[in-house]
Amino acid sequence: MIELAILGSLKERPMHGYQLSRELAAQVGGLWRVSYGSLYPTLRRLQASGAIDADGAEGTGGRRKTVYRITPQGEELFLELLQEAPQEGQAEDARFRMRLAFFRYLPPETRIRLLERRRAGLETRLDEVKARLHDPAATDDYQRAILDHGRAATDADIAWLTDLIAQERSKHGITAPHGERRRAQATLRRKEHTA
Amino acid sequence: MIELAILGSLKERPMHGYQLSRELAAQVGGLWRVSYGSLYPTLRRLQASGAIDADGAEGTGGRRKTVYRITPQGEELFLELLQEAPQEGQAEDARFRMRLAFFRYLPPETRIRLLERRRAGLETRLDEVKARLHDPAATDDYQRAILDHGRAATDADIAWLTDLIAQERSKHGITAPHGERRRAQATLRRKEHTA
DNA sequence: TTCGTCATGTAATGGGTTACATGATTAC
DNA sequence: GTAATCATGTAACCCATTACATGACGAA
Repeated sequence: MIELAILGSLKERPMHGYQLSRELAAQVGGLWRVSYGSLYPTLRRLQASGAIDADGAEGTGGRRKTVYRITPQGEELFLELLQEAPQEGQAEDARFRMRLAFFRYLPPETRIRLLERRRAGLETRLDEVKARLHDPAATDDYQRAILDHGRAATDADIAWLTDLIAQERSKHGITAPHGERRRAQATLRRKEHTA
Repeated sequence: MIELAILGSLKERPMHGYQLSRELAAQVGGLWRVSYGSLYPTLRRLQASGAIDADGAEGTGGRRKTVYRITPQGEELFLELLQEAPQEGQAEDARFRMRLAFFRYLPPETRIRLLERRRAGLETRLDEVKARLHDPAATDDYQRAILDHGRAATDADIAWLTDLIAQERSKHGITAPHGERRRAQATLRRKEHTA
């Protein structure tokens, strides 16, 4: 997570650590501020691995501003991190958000591929939740409420992704595969309705 | 998290570790399976602190089934964990879900208090997201999409909580404070509309 | 007799946070 | 000259996971 965030930010322009922490707090849809205890060691690690370059006052004093810039290796790493296989669990939710925040650096086909992969993952989750809901096992009212809300939230996420995919396709003139068309149109109709 | 899950499950009936991991995978709205590397050390720790009692074969062999039961101190700890102050970030989402899964063990007034506290937290988050959205800073389309979806999702969460609170009040004949009434009624009307 | 699953555990790792420490610079 | 904030860093902890190891028991 933090590596992707750092590389993505340094891609826009070279920065020093403190600046990065400010940027990241504001960026990415907010709601994620890096702690220094995590940021500075990661910068060191990335520098050691050659993904970023440091140029700045080497002293030990106070305001010294070590400015980092991304290297060609760093650019490669960045693209790998953006496309790496999703893991399961709620950690993936945050990871996907982070990836989406840097989508502008990906070609349209890759964007669509990632969006579809994410949607497929959510559909699997949705099926699991539905199965549990229909299962007459003795979960109490509150647990049922959790499941029900999870279903609604996942449904909404899927619809959102479907919209994003449709937008991406229409923007770049990429034809949807055959089975896709109905879904996208259904979503469009729903949007007109609520508008 | 894991302590709350263990204590809450042992409150229903004494169990051994393996059984617990099975229960927890099925329970709690699913989507959370404890790993053994986390479960067994935690059981040891809870036992050492007196929150749970172990009775079972003390041997070292294979199928030995150490059965744990919750103690009075454990019951106290459980209630503390259920009501402990929420922290910020996405970790709190999972924590709240876990708490909600054990709501049946709380008196109605406490349930309402926790639901309202959660809703207040989400409303703060919502305000932050809205502020970022209205801010004309140069976030790109994808970052804007993240924010917008975050707003919708948080809105839905808040409405859900408002419903839960209203249900709780009507179930137990607890009158809503004055400013509350409009909100609950608005939610009800919305429900009738979509139904 | 061998395979699956029940049952318990440890070591290493992951990916962060909190709290603290230090010192330079700017604004008042 | 003193308070706030800029800027970098470290040590200790937190809360979990992955991968591995061990061994008993039941069913084919």
